[in-house]
Amino acid sequence: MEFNPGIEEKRWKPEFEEELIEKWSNESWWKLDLKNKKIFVIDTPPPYPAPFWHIGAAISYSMQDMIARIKRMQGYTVLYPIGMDRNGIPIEMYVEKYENLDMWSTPREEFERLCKQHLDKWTTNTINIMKRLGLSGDYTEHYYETDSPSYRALTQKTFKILWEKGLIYEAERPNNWCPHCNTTIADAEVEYKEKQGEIYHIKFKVRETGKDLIIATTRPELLAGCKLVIVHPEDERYKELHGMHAVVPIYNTEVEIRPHREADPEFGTGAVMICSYGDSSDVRIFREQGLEPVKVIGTDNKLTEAAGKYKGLTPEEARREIVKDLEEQGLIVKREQLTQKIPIHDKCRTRIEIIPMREYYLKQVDFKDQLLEYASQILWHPERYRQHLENWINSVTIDWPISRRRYYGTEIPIWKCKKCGYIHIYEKDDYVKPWKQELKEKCPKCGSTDWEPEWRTLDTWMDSSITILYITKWLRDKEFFEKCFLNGEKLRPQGYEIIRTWLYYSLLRVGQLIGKRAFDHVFINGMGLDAKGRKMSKSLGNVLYPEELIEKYGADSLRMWIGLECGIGENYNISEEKIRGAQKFLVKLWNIARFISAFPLTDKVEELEELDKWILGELEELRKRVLKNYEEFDFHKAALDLRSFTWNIFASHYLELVKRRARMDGFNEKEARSAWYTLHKTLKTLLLLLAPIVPFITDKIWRQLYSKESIHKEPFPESVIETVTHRDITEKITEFNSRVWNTKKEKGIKFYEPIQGIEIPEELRIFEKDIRATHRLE
RNA sequence: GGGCCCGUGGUCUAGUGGCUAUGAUACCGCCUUGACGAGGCGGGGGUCCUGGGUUCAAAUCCCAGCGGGCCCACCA
Repeated sequence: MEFNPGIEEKRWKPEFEEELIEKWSNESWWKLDLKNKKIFVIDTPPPYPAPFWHIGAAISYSMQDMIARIKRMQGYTVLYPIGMDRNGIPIEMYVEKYENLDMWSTPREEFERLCKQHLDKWTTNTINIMKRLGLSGDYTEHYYETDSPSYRALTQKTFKILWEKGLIYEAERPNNWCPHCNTTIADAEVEYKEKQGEIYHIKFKVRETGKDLIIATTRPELLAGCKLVIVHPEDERYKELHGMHAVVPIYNTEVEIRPHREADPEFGTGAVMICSYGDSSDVRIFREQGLEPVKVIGTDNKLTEAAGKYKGLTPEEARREIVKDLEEQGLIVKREQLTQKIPIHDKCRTRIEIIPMREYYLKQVDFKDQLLEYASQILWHPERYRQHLENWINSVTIDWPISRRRYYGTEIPIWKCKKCGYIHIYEKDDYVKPWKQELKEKCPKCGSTDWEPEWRTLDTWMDSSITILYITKWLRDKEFFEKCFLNGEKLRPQGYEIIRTWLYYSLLRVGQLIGKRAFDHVFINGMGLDAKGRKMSKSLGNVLYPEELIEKYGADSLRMWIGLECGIGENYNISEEKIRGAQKFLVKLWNIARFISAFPLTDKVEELEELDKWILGELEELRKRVLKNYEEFDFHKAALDLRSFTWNIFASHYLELVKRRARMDGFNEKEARSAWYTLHKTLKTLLLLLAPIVPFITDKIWRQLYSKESIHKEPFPESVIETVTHRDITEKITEFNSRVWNTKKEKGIKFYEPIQGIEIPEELRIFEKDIRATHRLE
């Protein structure tokens, strides 16, 4: 029989992928089909558009796509919207830098226009990479942007609903203040950074005894805000001072000395000054002890009147000055270096200050028990990340400040009566910018028409925490919402670094708004590191770009590598060498298909040869294992298993043993037909099993050999053989083949030449004819 | 300070009590070029982080430590 393959191209080419993307865009298998009752919803993280899309993100999104494809094969229709998160500080910072301007001195409308313009540019770039990766999401009908009027309208609507439920309130409280961004931020946006600092031991006088009391502090510029000194209750050195008073140097105010557990006798001098506000423990002690705070640092990042002669200096300048003055008066007894952890803003890395501010708050402390219950009901992939969420929920102690003093975000939809303070909330359903719109009606309380429009925006997590409600059209399409949210199976895929923000806030907000758990599944992906396990950064020069890797190796090589290398929930090291290695599997798969394509497509066979029963049995076991792993979204295990079967068992052993029979080289047609059937059955099944991971090559082969239509319309394969036999024999077969090849090699006999004197082991006798023909045993 | 995860040849990885520790990748040698820009055969390369314990038997279970990563927390 001549070798006359149905697949002519000798090699898989990444260019085929681009043809398929074109084809897919004109097909509908990836679209949501509301006639299907089984709906699976993927609440894809909308990426923040940026000049370069991080390779780690590209990898995470590929994993999400694998889930979408698995679910479609299992008979679901999938709501898989592609969205873009476009609100917030990063774009504002970029525009300030790129356009070389200051946000505060730019007209707001002009500034918004610039933000949009830059966002649009990057949005296109990110979407192109997503398409090139083969993400089977919806880029048209269900595409969304969080800064669109319809999205922002929904965010505003939720503000109104929660306000009316009494869950949002306005209050003046100590808040995290970012002096660089000029705004309040939430605890979830605070990170800590190690910094070398200095601690000063300062002499206070005890009023009652006239003796010195030495206090250690890293922030002497806050002396003006000092309202209390605490010592540990059991600290013998200070026991007689309880209830006495300390005189604060420079300001000469007197503050009480109280025993308190939080003073650590081992640290510094054991006596601590409590100021408004050095850190969050100060805040807590002020509240607990009922102290009246003094605003020492203002929102302009300068010391206030309360600081006396240091007014107008920044905290750093003031610290230098105060230290100088104290030294001149001989009040500093010691200075030491120490490493401290200082709180910084996660977006701009600036040190935050704690300043009392009037802001809007969303209640969250009361919801902790409910959220813990949600956390326990969710199916986690992998399970261990449940703990991360629980830890965060348990650490929440104060409500969420949601107002931000920024421009590019969703406006808080209110006007305040200048006369009586009455708050008017925008009552319509569309998107409103109060700072651009005059309110004409009379205040229902005092009759005034003099309104102060709210200029502030909402924390961007207020927008992004309701993506699941937006994509399921809550309040916009009742039937759609019922089908997708209420009856659908909902998945949240995301990275572990945003569990305390995106996941936490989503569960909180959806719970408050509709009293339901936002998700059924949470899938956590790890982070992409470089080949040596280091974070990628421009300064290290180890950044990889997804578009370059795709260009070189194709999306399927990258995706196969993801399958082979990335354990569920684990961080992974990205190495180009390994991606090249993954490409070899695609070459192998292509060649297997090309080889099989030379034999007639045979759908039925009356009787299977024993060897064929063996490989189909192995295939059936593989199919079951892959199904189980796919159900847990573990394509890593599935990919390893599939490669190992395809390459090491099917290609290396079965294909070799069946070649002559398939070519009718010493076999009759009935025997050959059994081989043809088995070859095609196995290839088809392997293509189907691999399709979620490598959607391009599998579809290309499928369309060439088996159908005019896409492989991605096919359901997950049914069992391939009724009864599995010969399972225990695989190892014996591979060992025997290796032994023969080895012996021939030692004796200098070519593989296709005959050899004498090799006995077929008893348990392999059932395959005798195939074995003899393959190895030409005589 | 608390919690979680991880530690297997250069690199990545399988293996959760039982043959001489799996496979990939990279490297070296030989052979082959009739599905294979590849394939076959072979090779070097491992204190399975360390130490102790349980057991007839430990990479695997237990304890302690070391190293790496992450999260939380008030060290002024």
